[in-house]
Amino acid sequence: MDKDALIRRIRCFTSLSTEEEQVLRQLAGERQRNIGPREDIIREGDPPHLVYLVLNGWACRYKTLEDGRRQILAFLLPGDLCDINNNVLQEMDHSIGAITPVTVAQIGHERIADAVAAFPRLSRALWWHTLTSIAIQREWTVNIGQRSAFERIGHLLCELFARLEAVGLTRGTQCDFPLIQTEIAGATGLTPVHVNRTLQELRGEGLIVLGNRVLDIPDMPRLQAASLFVADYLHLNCEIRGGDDDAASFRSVA
Amino acid sequence: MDKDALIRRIRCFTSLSTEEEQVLRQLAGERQRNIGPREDIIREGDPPHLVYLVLNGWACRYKTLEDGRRQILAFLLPGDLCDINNNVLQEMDHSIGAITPVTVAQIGHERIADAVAAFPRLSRALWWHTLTSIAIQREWTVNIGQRSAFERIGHLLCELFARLEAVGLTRGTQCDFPLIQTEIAGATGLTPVHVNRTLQELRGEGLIVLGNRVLDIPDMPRLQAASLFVADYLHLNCEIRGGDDDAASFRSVA
DNA sequence: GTCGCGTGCTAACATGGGTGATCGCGCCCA
DNA sequence: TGGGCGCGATCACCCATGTTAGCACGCGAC
Repeated sequence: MDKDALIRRIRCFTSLSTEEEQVLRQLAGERQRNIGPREDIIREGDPPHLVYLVLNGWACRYKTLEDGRRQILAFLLPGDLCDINNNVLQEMDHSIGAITPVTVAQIGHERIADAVAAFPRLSRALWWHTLTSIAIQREWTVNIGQRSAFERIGHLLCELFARLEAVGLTRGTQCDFPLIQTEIAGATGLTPVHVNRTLQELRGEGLIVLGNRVLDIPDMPRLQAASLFVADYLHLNCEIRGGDDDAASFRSVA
Repeated sequence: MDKDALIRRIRCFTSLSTEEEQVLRQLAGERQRNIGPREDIIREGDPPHLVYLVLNGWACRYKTLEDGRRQILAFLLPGDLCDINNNVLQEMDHSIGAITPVTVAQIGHERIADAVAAFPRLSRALWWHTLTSIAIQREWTVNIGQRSAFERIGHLLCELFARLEAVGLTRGTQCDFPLIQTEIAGATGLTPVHVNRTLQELRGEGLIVLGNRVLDIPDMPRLQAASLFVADYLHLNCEIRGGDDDAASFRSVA
């Protein structure tokens, strides 16, 4: 149970006081739930009345068309929150499923509201969290719309590695990588067969070493260049702003 | 200057008191700015210190890769707001440009914060606005990732029509349609040539009549079926909930 | 053990969509 | 009045990616 993933994540945006960390740790300690691999956490059509915080494992958002085609919309890694304030909407328009065994904290909206009321700076932090996941969604649109299969998969790997790094889940040039080729295919809009071909290519160029559920990127700058990856959209490393520039903003919408 | 587009938009989610409408109208009256067609409103890298509300015309978010490939990420129609609370981030990771001549209201974040403070229910409404635009972004990912060119363009047309209808900008089965084929291509991840072919096909099947910057969809259910379009993700027609079910939620995060 | 099955991998073939180019029309402006 | 040019329409060609299918390995269930 990695209760500090959220804290590490938010530290990418701003520093936190001990009290603030305390509160976040409390949120992460809310009703925990374990989900088996390839099981659903919440399904399209369900009313969204809880916020999920991923503590352990990988999950994904996905959407299925009537005829069975399925698109993975996002990967949720430890430290990721699902849809703060999604209770405003009446039902989920997509599903969230576990990839590996996953542990989530199920947090009531009131709890988040209370935390924000007590520590207003957390509001900015949670907004940052929301805004970056929107930015990631946009980048995926670019990825699928414009990049070749080779760039597309390379880009996905760069992104996942960077995000894992942000929450301290990498070891040097390596990280755990539980995705199977079918899932990479679902995320990139390619077929599993073509993903396989393309992974061979990436291996052939020495850009990645992938096997046994472990990914190694020996030369990250080279892979980034080959994939047209620019990390700006992840909005990491924002430490600069303490977050108190305007007392108004934390009240603003939300 | 269609100052009421935002109001009509929000009415899809909840009813509004006269005072609330007043406030929204005031926001829409903030410093206006006119942008010529194909001009940029804000560019990647700029610090985002204003919220833009589209009053008139069509705009789009887009992102350009180093080598010039460009993806349109979203269309902004009258009544659309750009990134409430985006001031949390330090710089734009994409650009916003006008398609037609556009009029926007430039709203300071404090003004929005004040409005929300005075009328807390507006917070829920603005969250709804934000959440639906995220849902649209997700649907675009599905669109480009899974649908064929034919379905993809059909889907885009269904979406735009539904959104225009929500703000009262359709006439029967028709609406203004200022996009040129190159822009449709940029939004769908296709080439202009193939967009042209595919539009011919759609016309051939009698699904659309398009010309002279006017779109006519004579049989919407048929086009929706052909495009695997399901409007749920737009989260329109939510009138049901008055918005006062829990006093906590409007405080929550934001 | 061995059966089933999920997964990775490969090959042969099919095709949707990309490329590059040309043409015509309407509109703006010198 | 004529030239430029933005946009839509087509054509011929070709390649990236999809499709279908088959094999092999590893692992859990029995």
